[in-house]
Amino acid sequence: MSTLTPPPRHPAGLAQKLADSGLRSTPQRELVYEVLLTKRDHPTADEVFARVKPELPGISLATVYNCLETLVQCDLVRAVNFERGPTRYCPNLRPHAHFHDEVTGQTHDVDLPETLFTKLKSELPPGFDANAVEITFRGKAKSCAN
Amino acid sequence: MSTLTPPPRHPAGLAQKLADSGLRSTPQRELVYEVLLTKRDHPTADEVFARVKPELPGISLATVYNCLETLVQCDLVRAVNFERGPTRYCPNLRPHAHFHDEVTGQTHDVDLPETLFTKLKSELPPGFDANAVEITFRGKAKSCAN
DNA sequence: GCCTTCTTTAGAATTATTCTAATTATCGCT
DNA sequence: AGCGATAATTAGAATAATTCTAAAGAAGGC
Repeated sequence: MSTLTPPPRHPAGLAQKLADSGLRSTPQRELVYEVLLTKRDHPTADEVFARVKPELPGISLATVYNCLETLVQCDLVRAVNFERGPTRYCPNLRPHAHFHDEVTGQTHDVDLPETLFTKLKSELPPGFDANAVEITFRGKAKSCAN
Repeated sequence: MSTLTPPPRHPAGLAQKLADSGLRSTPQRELVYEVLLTKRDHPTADEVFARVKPELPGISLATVYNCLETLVQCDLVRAVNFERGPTRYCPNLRPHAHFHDEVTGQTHDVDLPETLFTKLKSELPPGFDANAVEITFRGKAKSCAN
């Protein structure tokens, strides 16, 4: 029987993006990324750790931190910080804002037109050159389709 | 000689705003607030502590945290969080955004037209009701007037 | 197959913040 | 002025989030 390469359950882009930065694709990195893609609720490092552990019981929290940091470096994931509290991770790379529900504590992605981000940057006084804009809303979401 | 009330060096609003919330005006609260108003570089609690200590050597870090939290509760100060790292404090109450200079690490206030904030909120999908928007730019500021 | 480099790991260390219990200050009342 | 109730501050311990360190484990190139 010939050796079979198991089909990759993880997005094709990952290995490539990592390689672009001279980094290797590892089971840990793949799984952490997969977990982020699967449940997009902006988990903390601890939460990612909990979700990853059943699949890869030997993994350590430090590794989860390492992997997350690596994914951020490779532009596969964004780190977001709301008020005090742990950093959260978001695999949505399209330009979008975050809506932080003050009641449930949940964070929702809100797609906004690219033009809005451009417009915002254009409002900056001369001398300021922004390469990123972050927008965070805070309030109540009475989800119609709940 | 009659007892003289020393002229308050701190903004008149403070005592009033505190009273509105059933809180007292204390030397610690006044000084912490004054320090924030004097150097508006978005200091951390530790930095505020360092600035306050020469004036009030007995003050404790816990008190600085308490005072800052109190000021935030009274809507005299805003707490801002950029990426990981300690919370920073900002006494600018006008609607504004923050520009985080990636080179120097400094944070600048950027006044934006109120209309922009309104417009942003109106872009939210139905069901989302925001009572606050935070905008953070990230990039390089080649300050013309430096 | 060996050497180098990259990665992961466990645990210690660091940093930021909050909590706790005791002390001190202030306010209103008499 | 004196007293009791409440509010605020304090020092230090406790917690939470993250980073660091040093050692062990994997992978790739020759």
